[in-house]
Amino acid sequence: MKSVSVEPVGIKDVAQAAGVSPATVSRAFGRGPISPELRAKVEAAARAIGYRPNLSARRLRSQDTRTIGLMVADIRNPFFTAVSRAVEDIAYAQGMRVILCNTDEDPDREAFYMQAMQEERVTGLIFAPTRITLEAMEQGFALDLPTVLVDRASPRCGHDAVMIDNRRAAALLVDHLASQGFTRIAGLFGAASTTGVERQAGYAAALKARGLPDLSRLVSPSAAAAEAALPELWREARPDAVITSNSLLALGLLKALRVQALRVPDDIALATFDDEPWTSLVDPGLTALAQPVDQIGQEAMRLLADRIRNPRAETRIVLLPGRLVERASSRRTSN
Amino acid sequence: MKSVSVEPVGIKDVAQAAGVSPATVSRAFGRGPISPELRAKVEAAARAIGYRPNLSARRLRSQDTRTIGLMVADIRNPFFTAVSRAVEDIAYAQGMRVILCNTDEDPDREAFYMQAMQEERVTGLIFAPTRITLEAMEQGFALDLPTVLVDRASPRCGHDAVMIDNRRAAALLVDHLASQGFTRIAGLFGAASTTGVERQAGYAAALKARGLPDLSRLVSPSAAAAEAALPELWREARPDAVITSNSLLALGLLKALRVQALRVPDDIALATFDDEPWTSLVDPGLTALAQPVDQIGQEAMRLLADRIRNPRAETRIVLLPGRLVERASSRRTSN
DNA sequence: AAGCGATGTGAAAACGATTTCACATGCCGT
DNA sequence: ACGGCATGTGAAATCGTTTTCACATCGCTT
Repeated sequence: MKSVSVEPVGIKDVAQAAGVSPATVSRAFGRGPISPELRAKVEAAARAIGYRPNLSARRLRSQDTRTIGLMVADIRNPFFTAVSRAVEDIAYAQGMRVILCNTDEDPDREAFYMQAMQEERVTGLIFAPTRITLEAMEQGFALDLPTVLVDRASPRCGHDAVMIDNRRAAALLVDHLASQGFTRIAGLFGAASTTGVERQAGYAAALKARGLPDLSRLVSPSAAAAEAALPELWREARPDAVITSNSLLALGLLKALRVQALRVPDDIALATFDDEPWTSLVDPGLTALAQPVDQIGQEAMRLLADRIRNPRAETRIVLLPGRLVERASSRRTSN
Repeated sequence: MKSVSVEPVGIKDVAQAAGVSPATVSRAFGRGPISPELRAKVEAAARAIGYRPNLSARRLRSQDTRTIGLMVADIRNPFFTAVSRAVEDIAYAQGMRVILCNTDEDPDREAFYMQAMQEERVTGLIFAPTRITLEAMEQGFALDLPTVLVDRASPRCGHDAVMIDNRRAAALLVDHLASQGFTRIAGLFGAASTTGVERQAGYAAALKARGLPDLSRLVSPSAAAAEAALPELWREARPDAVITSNSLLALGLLKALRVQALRVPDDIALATFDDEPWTSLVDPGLTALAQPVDQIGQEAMRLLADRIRNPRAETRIVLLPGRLVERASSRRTSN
């Protein structure tokens, strides 16, 4: 049904078949001044002999890889999954390729992948750095390629960034819970990223403004860590509500609550960052702070394009709003 | 903190700095016969002037991209997310890069990406094709690069493949439900992939063996489709149990059940393919057929490596076992 | 002591495209 | 009718490596 051309067919073969020079073939495919007739002839010849441009060669010569690196903690985290998908859609639509890296919140792996991205000569990088690496950036460590940070950043890190306003979002959750009448609002925040720390800060500030106690813990950002942290939290802090800084922590927390036979929201109310499909399906539905994941990916690509176009423009940090989705897990019950 | 070398430093610069020939530098980095002393000298020089190999050049010359293409329907489907992660882990461990493509179950996009993968000259391809494309493969359409199919395949498609034994797995779910006493077991299967069709076939066979009616529907593989399909299914078929062929369908179905105020498992029992973190958190817990996602990714990489090593070996299809995770959603209640 | 294979090295070709440069052509205004 | 300018084309250089090839050196065997 389809004959396979084993011998490599290059631009020269097309040139010969079309009766033009290799340069003309190149121009027919790329952007070069070329007459419509020749372009048609070249395209016909290329189709006839089954020519496919060799991207390695193109990239080497043009010094433009049209590839962007995407470094996230773990693609299995639904937040990053969604952002990645948005980024890829735009990238492919622009004829760009995406190389995905999972850092597992490990600075060593980050360093390794940053190296790899340099060797790839990626056109740009979209990166969700760990706290460690972000701090290094604040100290002056700069990536020498167009970079946009997502989900995590700080004003003096020297790079563009997109994320939600974490402090505000955390305050939103606290205010919501407080307005429901909860007074002992605990928090489980991820320790590996500034995101967790920022959210904790926003949480703390909002509590303080209301004269409520800070009952937060920084934990490793995994379901297992949240699950393990609950018993101690419950015993020591006796919260009537808990905020988790991402959906993995919410997952672990729910499991632990089940084990302890604590009822939501009667014994303990819940609210979490990240709205996943399943948050509306658990009983009670989970109150969540939804992040505009698609928009984050899109905005990151836009910032990156700007940065590539103008490498020495002033850096920008785009703060997108989170949206509070109220569900039963944070509803005050009469008791 | 870190000085940025703007001028490109190449192998020649290293050669000069180390007092050797470019060829020697190349050998020091790649695998070539080289004396330990020179290698050390080269490495020192490279580090000193901050040399980073240019992968485009390397790939062009060596005709080996050390890159594999990964084409799946949608990375946001947790099954593919998990498989992708497993694939990438192995790939990077072997010094390979992965290019990810989302086909959205669209044959046109598949064709487009296959083109792109050819232009990348990928070393190999891991691919979850739509039913349409798989049928084309059965008709003789063959990819002329080492390819391993995942999740979807057929014996005569001409490629290696890894997946669970879908017929057996479906039968497992049916048998489980039947043994609980359910007799009107409906099914919602994805229409875009052979996986859905295969599972439907296994389901139908298992039902037939027990003399039970086939109450299945093929639907578009999305939560929305499942949600939309339920009312008609309930009205027409009056099932006492439903099987869904993936977690997205389960999600949609659960939502629809909630809307209709149907109780699980009292009014209708549930069992689904794919075990996600949240399946144990909904109430009642969802009985699921867990796929060995990590193992699937690993096995795919192994098959691919073999295929690359030996392009004309006989094709193999690896069937991995699924594991039934029983939870309350399929428990027979007294009524 | 001559011959031989194994080993390490450098010079130069090659990978497949893009880009520079030179040049031919046609069109315009004067 | 001529100079100038825009436009389209081809020859050749180039991108940064790896790989071939030739060759020098060394240690062995005979």
